[in-house]
Amino acid sequence: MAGRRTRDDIIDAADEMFYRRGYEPTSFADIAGKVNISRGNFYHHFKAKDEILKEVIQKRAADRQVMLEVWEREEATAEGRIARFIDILDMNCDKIRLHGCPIGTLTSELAKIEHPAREEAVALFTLFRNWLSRQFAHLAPENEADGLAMALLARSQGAATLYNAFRDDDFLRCEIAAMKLWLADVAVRREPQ
Amino acid sequence: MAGRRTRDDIIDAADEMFYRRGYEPTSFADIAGKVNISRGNFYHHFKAKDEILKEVIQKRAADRQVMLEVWEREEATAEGRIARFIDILDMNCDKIRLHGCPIGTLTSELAKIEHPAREEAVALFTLFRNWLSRQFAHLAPENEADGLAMALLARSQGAATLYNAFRDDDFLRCEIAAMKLWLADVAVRREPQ
DNA sequence: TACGAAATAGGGCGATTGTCCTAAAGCGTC
DNA sequence: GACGCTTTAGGACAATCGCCCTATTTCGTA
Repeated sequence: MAGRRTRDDIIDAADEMFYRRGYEPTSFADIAGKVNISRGNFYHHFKAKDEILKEVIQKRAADRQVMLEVWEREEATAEGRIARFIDILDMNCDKIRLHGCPIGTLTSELAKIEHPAREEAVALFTLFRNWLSRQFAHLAPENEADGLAMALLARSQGAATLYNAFRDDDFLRCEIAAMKLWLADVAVRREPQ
Repeated sequence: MAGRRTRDDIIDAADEMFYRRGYEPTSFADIAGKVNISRGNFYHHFKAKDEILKEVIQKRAADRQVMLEVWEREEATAEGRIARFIDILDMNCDKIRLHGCPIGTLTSELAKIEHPAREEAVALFTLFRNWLSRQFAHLAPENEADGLAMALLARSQGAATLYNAFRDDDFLRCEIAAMKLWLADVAVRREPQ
């Protein structure tokens, strides 16, 4: 079952290259070169390029799922958990600076080329949306939670896009601080109840 | 000088297709088919694909410049002018829904493929950034104007990205309303002085 | 040790990519 | 009407694309 490891190697390499260069500009030859296998061997593991994309998206979803679970284990408060989400921008700033948000850029690329896997990429957003929504339900009225989740998701997307464009560290730090302030404000407003 | 019109036709077609499908996925054949000229004729007007991209970016800059000047002519107050910027999301919602923000998506695509024209695409952002900054200087202390401009730019980018992903009209309307409220708040805070 | 399935290498498929070249057509000026 | 520049069409270029096929090697299991 050495083939299973090769398969995972392909997915890992594709994951990174789809992120760095984009789905369409990444060729089989690129991935094969990185994994050090022949191009022909590809089609023993995947029927088509689309299939690799689906696997990559699934892997990204699994990775994020694990991350969210870790946050829930490590952070006692909803505010702390949401803060961990905001901190992604800081933790991954080197990559975001060069290649943007892995989820946002993939989603918009797939939208442009009208790729059927677009919806599965959007599901990556939904993963965070629902998780954030559950967290905000602890800080605000339940009917406002999803709106707050979307607002924060949008704000982090905007910060990532502009950071990728201008590559200004001060801007990113400023946005992260503003998001944390906003989060604290949301949390405080709940307390009077 | 009929060739000048053909050249402009090429730029117009490329502009639209680079927006809808992206720069790399758009081929010369695609553009030629749309303009109804032969592929060979391309190289009489442009030396390479990169050159078309540069012209497209320049045209976008010129278009935006005109738009900003119209806003300055038509809107008496800084708040009104900034509101016009926010309204882009509403005016172009059909296109944003399908293809995202023309500036944001181009910038991140060029970043990924490490295209030398990336900086010129970022200049499109800078155009809005400086213009917004000048407007905010009327509503807030001068040293805060650029920060406010970047904050609004980021927020509109985030709204465009998530609207393109989820295609939820309610979300977009909600974000636009929130931005207008925020803008009014910024304007009001100035008044006590 | 022998067998059969899994895994791999490598070449080749037609189509398409950006680019270039050449010949012909269009057209303003004498 | 003849000239010369601009514009155009269309084919050909090598390279690359995703994809497929087949021969060979690897390797777990009987």
